[in-house]
Amino acid sequence: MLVIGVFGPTASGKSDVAAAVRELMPAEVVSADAMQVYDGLPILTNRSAHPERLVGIWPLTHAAAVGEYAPLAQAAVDEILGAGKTPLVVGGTGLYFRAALAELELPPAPSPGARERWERLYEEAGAAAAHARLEELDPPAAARVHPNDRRRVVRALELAETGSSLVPRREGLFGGAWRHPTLLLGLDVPKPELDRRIAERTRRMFEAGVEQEVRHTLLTAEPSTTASKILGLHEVATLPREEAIEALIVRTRRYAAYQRKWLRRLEGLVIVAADRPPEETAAEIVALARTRERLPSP
RNA sequence: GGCGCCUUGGCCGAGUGGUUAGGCAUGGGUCUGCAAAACCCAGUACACCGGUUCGACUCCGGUAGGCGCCU
Repeated sequence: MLVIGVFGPTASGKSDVAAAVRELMPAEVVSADAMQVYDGLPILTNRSAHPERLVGIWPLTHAAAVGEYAPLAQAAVDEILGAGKTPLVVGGTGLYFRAALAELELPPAPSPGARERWERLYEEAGAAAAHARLEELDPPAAARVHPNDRRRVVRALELAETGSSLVPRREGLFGGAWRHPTLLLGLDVPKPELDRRIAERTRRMFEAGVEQEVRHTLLTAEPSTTASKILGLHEVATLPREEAIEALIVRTRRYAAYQRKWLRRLEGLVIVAADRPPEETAAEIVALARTRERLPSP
């Protein structure tokens, strides 16, 4: 049984295509999106109207991380396969997407207090000193992390301290073995069209009432550091409407550009045109899947 | 019509007679528990025309556009 992965930038129409695929074959959708895991902001995070797994599973107060997402996503995929259906892993977060489909062998979470401790060192002693400390503890990790990259220096220190390392035992962030036979697809929409869709979708968000949604949500929950990264959360809450729209459009475009990098980097990805009705794209995907299933597995 | 002020790279925004401010956006790159994140690299602008000067984006004069006040 095949797993289908559909990757694409925001507004490339992933959700609609996935929904259309479900009309054509027994399948279930597993979301690979680092922000849709949060509950409480369906409009802002662009939640699909169709059922998808791993959407809205955590409160905004929760600090999400791939390490926590990965086993859940993999379990969902296995369960769908077990039920004799096709798992459709759909998403725009490259790292989550990979984690759902492949065994990344993610290193352990930081031990309690470790992050704060190293953060403090970085803060007080400075980037160079923190990096020098890493150089002592884990030279290979130090070699691959820039001193200014605070996140990774801290993370590398956490790991080095416990005898682990930031350097993966096996490379394979962008490609490598899948957990199951997988058909990997990338939805491609020409940039001008994508920009148009982003602008349109952003306007629609405001018509749908994002402002109220955000205001209400912030009243009831203090977003975790991860959740507070949700695009537009800050802008919608603090800027006047027109400025917020403008800012959100710009940020979303930038995000889409970043996703396009993943689209280019993911190995084994088959590019499928998505600047057409979702049903057509879905039909092509299903056809590809049927062809692939007839081929002997490698 | 008169007087005064302003004009910096896609946008915002410092500044100096001779050293690339910076931020955002843009383009390229990195990436293994914060990834809608974080980090790295790139682009030499001073409205236009003349003058002063060894040298002007910076000083002087004029032109154009903008803002304000006055008749």
